[in-house]
Amino acid sequence: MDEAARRLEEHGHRATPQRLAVVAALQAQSHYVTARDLHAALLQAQPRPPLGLATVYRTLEVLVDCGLAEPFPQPSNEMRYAFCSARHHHHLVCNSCGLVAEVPGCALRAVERDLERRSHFAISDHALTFFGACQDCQDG
Amino acid sequence: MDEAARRLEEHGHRATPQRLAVVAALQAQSHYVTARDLHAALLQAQPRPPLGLATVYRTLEVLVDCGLAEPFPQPSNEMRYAFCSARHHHHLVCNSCGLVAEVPGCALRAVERDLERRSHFAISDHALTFFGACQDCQDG
DNA sequence: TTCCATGCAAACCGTTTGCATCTGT
DNA sequence: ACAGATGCAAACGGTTTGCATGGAA
Repeated sequence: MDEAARRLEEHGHRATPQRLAVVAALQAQSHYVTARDLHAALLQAQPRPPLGLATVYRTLEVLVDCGLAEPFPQPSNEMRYAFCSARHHHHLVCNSCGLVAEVPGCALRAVERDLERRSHFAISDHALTFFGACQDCQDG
Repeated sequence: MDEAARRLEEHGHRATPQRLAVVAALQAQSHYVTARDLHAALLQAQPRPPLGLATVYRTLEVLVDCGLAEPFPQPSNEMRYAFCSARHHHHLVCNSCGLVAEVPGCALRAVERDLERRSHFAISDHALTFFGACQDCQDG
């Protein structure tokens, strides 16, 4: 958690209690969440002083800037966020319950290299997400 | 284009002139576009009778259902759409100008198989998009 | 003649912003 | 002290919806 404070300050942001609370709440989630979800969780854990929804939005923006959160634009026009470790990785998202798991590493560098030759794009990044049913949702 | 009509009716939707116009306009785009972009292009091509923006939104929903369009949720909370061929493919998106190119085929089946064993997910789908600079934008 | 589609405008809702106040450095 | 952060509420903007009209099967 000091790690988070360090990362914030490295990026020129203050490590306020509110921001650290948002980081902690985000990291505690096993599923990706909306700003509203996070706000509700924060209020339930600590009703006073009341943390504003706008602060959650502003903090999430800061966290994305620091690489502490990854935004997942949803087809339903809302944004969901997951806590994000530093290294490159992909995500496994359960279609049923929204559980998110990290997939460490990446096997796509060779694919990118080949694609660059064929398409004449200079590829700088990629987004890869796998969708399916997590173990619990398969049982149900 | 009859192909589009066939696909619409297969999915229980009527192939109205408005819908076919939206399909044609979408297919004519080299970049992914918003509903508003498409609406503007349609009005410019044929100002009367004026096609409503709501119709564009409703049609895009239908096209996604038919697999004729692929939605790209944007970080900025707007949705962009690209015409979509039938077979499985991925996309190359230019970060600079929004040009979209299809990448036919898929090299991820083996990756998925391996991931299923390790994660206990039942993977049903994946979304993979490469970002970079297209040839024109590299020159500029 | 019935049901689906369209057009228009109003409603919706997630997100952003203005502004006064507070706080960390 | 001062730049940055917060809280509240109002504004914003992309998308959806209600409803009357129009058109295809």
